Amino acid sequence: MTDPNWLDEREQRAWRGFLAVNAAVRGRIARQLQQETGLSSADYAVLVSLSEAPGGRLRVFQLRVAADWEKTRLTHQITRMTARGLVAREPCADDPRGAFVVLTDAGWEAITSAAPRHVEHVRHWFFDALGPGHVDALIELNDTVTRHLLSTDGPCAPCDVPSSCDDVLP
Amino acid sequence: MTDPNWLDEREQRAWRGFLAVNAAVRGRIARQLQQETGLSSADYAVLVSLSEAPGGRLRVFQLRVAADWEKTRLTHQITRMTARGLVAREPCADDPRGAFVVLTDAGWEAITSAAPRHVEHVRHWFFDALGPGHVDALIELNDTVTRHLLSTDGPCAPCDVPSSCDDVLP
DNA sequence: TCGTCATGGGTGACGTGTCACCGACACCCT
DNA sequence: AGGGTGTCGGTGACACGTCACCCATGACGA
Repeated sequence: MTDPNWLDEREQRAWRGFLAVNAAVRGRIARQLQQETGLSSADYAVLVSLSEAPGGRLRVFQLRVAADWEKTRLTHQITRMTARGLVAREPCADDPRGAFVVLTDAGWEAITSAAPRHVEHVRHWFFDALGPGHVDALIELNDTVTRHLLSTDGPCAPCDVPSSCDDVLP
Repeated sequence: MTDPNWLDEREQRAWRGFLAVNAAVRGRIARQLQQETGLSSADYAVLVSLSEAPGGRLRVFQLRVAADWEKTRLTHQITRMTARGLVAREPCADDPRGAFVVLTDAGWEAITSAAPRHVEHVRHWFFDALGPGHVDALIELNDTVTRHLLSTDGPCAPCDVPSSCDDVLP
């Protein structure tokens, strides 16, 4: 890159806003969630993924793909959540080296009682500001970038599995 | 909230994508930046804010507002960056309890050599996917949400100063 | 049979972020 | 004087995330 072509005025605004707005919204919601329920955003993401899976159980690598997380991050997260009784590990019969993560009763209780509050916050901090056009535009933008990432992804994806990477939270 | 009004199909897609896309883009850029320059995204944000200030120096609280960070986070970040020689603390003559943060020579060197690579990454992972319409839509979306946050902000802003909160990175 | 490589999962150390709390100063009020 | 209250900044403990590395299982070819 000789003479790097810097972002122009509009690109700057778009990029900095992209970061700042996302951080601000996530931050506010995370703080309220933490205060009201004692759950971090990471906790919540794991609980949601599990609660949407049949039986509230998922192989570790499935959870990893669902959340698009790195391997170790998930391991540590599960360890901590296990210590708090929200989930439990179970051995896998089919694959001796595999493991399941299962929602405990406390885990179900936590997610079902947290979800309504969480939706409220998401509406309050985010959707209340948006018209239908905004939502459509956002979906279009997301899909565009996602396609680009999937097609570009060289050696850089966080979840090492280069397959169907979906998303995180409701 | 009796019978919480859950997000509908489109809202779900918009919200989950909002989180997932942002995390994915930030993650890829952060990893490359870290590998190539040894700087974290947080380091980079601080260096950028300082480099844009006259003399490369800013009061701590100004930096806090500029980055929209919590107080303690910034303190710790500055402590670490000071230990690595990227910035330095200086006492403030006007206000005995205040302090300046100043870019060192190593700090200037770090930011000027990192910035071109960073712009490349931002283009590669983000703007290369976008048309002009996307950029406009994103700016519109950002401004809308930002206005909403500023008007709504009850007791929840991260930087305790409820004034002009700007942004982070180029 | 042995090496090697890929996959599923984990550990420990260390850098990063947050929470609760503290110290210093200033201003105001009584 | 004495006591709030607000601002500017910091500390220490602890939770979270990442990096480098390890262990076990199984498939495959020499």
